[in-house]
Amino acid sequence: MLHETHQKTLASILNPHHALQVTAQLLLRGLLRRRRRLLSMLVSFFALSDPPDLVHARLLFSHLPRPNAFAYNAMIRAHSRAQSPRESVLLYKSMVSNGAPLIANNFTFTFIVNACAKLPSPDVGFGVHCHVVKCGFHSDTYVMNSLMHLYSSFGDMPCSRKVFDACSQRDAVSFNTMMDGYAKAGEAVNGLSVFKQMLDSDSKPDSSTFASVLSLCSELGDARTGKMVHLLAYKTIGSDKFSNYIVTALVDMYSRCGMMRLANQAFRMMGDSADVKAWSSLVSGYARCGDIGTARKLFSEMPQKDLIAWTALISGCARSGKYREALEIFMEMEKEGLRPDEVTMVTVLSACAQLGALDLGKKLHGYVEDDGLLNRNPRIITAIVDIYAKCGCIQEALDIFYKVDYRLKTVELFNAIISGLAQHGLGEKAIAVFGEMESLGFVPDEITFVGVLCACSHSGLVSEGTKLFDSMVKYGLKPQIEHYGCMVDLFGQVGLLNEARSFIEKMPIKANSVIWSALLRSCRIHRNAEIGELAKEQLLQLDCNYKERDFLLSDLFSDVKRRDYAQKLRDIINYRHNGRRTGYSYVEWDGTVHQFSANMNSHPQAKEISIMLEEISRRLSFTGYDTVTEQILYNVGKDKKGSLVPYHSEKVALAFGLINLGAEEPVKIVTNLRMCSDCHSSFKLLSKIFNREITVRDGIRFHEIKHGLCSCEDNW
DNA sequence: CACGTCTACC
Repeated sequence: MLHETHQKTLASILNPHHALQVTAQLLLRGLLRRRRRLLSMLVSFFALSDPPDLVHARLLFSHLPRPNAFAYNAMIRAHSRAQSPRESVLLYKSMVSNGAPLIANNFTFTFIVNACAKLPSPDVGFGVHCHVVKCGFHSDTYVMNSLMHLYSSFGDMPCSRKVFDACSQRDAVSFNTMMDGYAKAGEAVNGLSVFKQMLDSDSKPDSSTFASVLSLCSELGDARTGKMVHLLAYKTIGSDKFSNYIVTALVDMYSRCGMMRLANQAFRMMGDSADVKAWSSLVSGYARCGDIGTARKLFSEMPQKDLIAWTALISGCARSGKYREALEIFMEMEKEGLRPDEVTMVTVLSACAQLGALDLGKKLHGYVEDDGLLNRNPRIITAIVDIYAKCGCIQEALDIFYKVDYRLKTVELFNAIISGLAQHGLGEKAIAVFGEMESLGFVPDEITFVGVLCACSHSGLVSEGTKLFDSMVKYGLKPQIEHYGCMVDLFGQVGLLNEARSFIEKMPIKANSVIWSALLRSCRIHRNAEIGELAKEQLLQLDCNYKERDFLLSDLFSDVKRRDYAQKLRDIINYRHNGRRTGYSYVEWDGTVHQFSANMNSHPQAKEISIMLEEISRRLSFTGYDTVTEQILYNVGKDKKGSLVPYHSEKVALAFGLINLGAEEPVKIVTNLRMCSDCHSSFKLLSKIFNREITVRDGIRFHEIKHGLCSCEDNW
């Protein structure tokens, strides 16, 4: 047995094997009571090992008759590290109740505050903060830094800031903690201002600082600042001394800014020491740029893949509009036996919503219910409501929406349901939900108004729409071009073309192509050549950039969700040169989303589809329907085999649905463009001919077609 | 007498 005098050296040379041996000796010889100091050190040793050895730490701790602060501190920290913060709190409580006067010291507070940050509610943390002040540790920088972290971890940045501002001594960690808190709260701009403040202070930025600032730049997509920070880091610490931590932040920043060459360069600095996180950043970056091939290749080269790596790949695909790839990869992931977490589920659900993949969405809904997330996670709730709404199940979406506890409701959730109602042409209901939102004290944002104004326009609710538009100012919102677009459409839909025109003239911002083409379309519907000519004139005179010109050509206009705009812009980049945007349609069948375009030769069932399309044409012509018009309207060339490709993607999708779906099943189609009036009228006839319900979600809204009639009442 | 704060990827 070692002597007391050797104990300090013991701590530094101790390895797990020794520690266990000493413990065994102490137990066997019944020497526990006489070796208080040795016991404390062993408690500390077990508590600090990685992972904490709680069994031995507890065993020895229980043999200490009056544990001192040191032993308590070790136990509190150990439980906090082992993700059992409640145990830490119990220990802290027994500590302060045993000690008279209190034996808690500044170390105790850093550990217990840290544990409080891991609790589900901030209440205990508030109490401990009071103790800190009472015990006079409010000028200990470490304790203050933990308190900042505590408030940040509950998303309470104002409180965190108060602690920061009240600090008498700040060090680099104080600044780093604030920046990190702002980053997590999505307040990157505030984070950057803390960085500026730091540069003016006595605290020198360290590795951690640069990593945090880089992730702020990454969040802002600010490659310019990012590059400057990179340079500053190089000057301050030297790139040969970059930690993996900082290099991964560089990879992430460049990846997110789409600068894959630089991201790759940074990544290679790590050599073999690149970990899952760095790999994931790079993979996600390539996928986000739409380079799925490289992303998948890198992914396959990853030494090990965790759930986050899979999610990075999936979400990268989804962000670049490759929804089908995203779902395919998700299914591969499940085959590997990995279970999605909340982030994966939100990502996959939104891809499902885009594609109308209801079956997969329902399966995920099942997971969500199993995990009890519908009573917990607002983002998941929103994603679930959104997918049902976007897949045509608006009643299901409403049922779920109304079951959500009001404390879990968010503006985003209201936006999802209001937009869904708008897409279904349920204008009055959308306005009613908007009213409920107001009376519950939620403040609508710009997206809410796009939704509710679209709802008015789809239902022809002119006076309600006008009132709502005028009320935007009341909420401190300045109408944006999308909102003006909704209004022009609202007037135009019901034939108030003069109102639409004078509305445009009175707009405080310059009308863009979206506005004029909305007017032009209304003029076409209501056969007003005079105003139509004017709109066309304006369109041609517009000094528009490519994006706007493409908007015009693709006959797109304001949709209900801003995030869909990103998708639209991407589509526009894929714009074909023949004057029409690539149209594609989706149908879910047998657990897979099938994609169709005008050229359906690539599909394995191309032959059957082709036969069915002919059958469709034949049956249509029996009714006297003029199928030739469509072919003329649709300016298509010849494909490689020299045969004409005369069908819009939604019709190809319909043929596929008729072949494969059971006779009673409705055919549900999602298509990216606005349905042309020809497809629309032929689908109405076909619903009668085949006695089939057909649902089409186009770029604008839902068309629920049955018995020869459509829910949009031919207004869209 | 010892023990400490911030720590990426979706």
